[in-house]
Amino acid sequence: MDQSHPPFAVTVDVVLLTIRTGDLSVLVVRRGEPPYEGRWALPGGFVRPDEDLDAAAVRELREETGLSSGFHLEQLRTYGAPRRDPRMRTVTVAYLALAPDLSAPRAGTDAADADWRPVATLLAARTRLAFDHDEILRDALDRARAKLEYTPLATAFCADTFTIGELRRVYETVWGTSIDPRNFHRKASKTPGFLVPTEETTTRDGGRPAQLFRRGSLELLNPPLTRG
Amino acid sequence: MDQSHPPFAVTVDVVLLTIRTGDLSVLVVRRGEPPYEGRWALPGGFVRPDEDLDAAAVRELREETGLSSGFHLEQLRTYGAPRRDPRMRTVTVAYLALAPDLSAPRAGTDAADADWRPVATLLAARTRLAFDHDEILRDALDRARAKLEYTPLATAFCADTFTIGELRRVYETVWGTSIDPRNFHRKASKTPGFLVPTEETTTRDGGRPAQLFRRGSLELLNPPLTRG
DNA sequence: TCAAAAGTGTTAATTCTACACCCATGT
DNA sequence: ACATGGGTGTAGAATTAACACTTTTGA
Repeated sequence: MDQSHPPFAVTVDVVLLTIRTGDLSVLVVRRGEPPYEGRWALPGGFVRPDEDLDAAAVRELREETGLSSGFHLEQLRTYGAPRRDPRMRTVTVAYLALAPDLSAPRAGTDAADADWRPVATLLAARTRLAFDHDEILRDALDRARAKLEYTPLATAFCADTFTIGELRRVYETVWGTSIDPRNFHRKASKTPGFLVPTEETTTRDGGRPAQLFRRGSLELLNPPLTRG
Repeated sequence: MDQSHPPFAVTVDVVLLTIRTGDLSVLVVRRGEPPYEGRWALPGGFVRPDEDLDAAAVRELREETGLSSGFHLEQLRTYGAPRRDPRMRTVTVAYLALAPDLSAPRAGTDAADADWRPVATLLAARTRLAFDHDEILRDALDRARAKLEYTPLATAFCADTFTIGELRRVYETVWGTSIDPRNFHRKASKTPGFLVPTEETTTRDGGRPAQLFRRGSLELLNPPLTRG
């Protein structure tokens, strides 16, 4: 079984999704050096010699956004085609991250050349992302859509407290569908452990004041909130 | 973003699950050298310099079982804790494979020290697998269980043709539950695209002859066949 | 003839879907 | 007053879950 240990470079890349101005958007950075200089890419970088993979992903995220908490992060999958990086044999562990709209509180954004782009626009564009990042982005989108269905992950796109209407618009944005607000309200509010009610209400969405909720501690939605 | 490219070793490990004598079982190999010499481990090995990750997993599977087709294979996740391998910094890409009972047709099994062990026994045992393979096995079991629910993956445990009763016993074995045979029969046979009927029947399970089916080409089961 | 597993029928409970309708606010 | 989104009620359709019953084989 043993034979040799050819050296690989190992990187992490992060697909950070958020909802901005009604679009599901992803954070991309412009590459400042070859290969693919000047092209948009997913934020990422080399894993350090003593660093865990998850820790590397968290670090990259913090370096690009200033965020160190308040987001969801999970491993997506690993990409290692022999020539995916022209410089050397590189394997990248891709992560999927979901966060609320960070428009306002971006602090430590050292990368001036970082930007949010609507996912749909990027995937439809003829200009491709660097490396195999288009493929990674497509896989991330698939994963995010699938997980909304059977986990409470949609709340990761919402602020600390949110209304049921805001939560519904997350589903509508990510799936590109429309959902009956009344039935959705019933399902969401009656699923035990999904939403934790607060005492407060808000009128920020217009109309009648809506109750504010916090994320529950649920792991799985069974049955799913809405059938795809 | 760039800094240095510390060298990593990259391996693949395969969790090959099958159903043998009524137990969900996994293929393990006995390590012939340090570290963890003499301990059971998941089959796996180093990715070759010009080899794709998926190809490496297929190769390992073939080396251990002689199988080169007729199984399901998907990437599970990647494990890269800094000291998971005492020899060097090693990242392993774990794969989940599902196959029918291979008791009979094992051909090129070069590894004399390979064996099938019931998953439940392994996870309950105080003797641990090598490296972090216990964790990988647990994750694989979780994934397999979850995917049975919303994909037609259960058929991967069945032979080329199979009865609905055999398929039901797959679910019962993997989940450790019992399912009403009559309701299951209805759901399975009425889900379009799930099962392809053949002209043949069999009495190999005893009782009245049962119709034989082949896997359909369906990707997703919606709604799920059985709620967990 | 009996046991065993396949397969069909039926019914009550639950859940889904599509609405009608009222509520409480900002403008 | 009215537009806007929040929230509740309800009825028909569809699905689920539980179980009676018939069918076809091997022993």
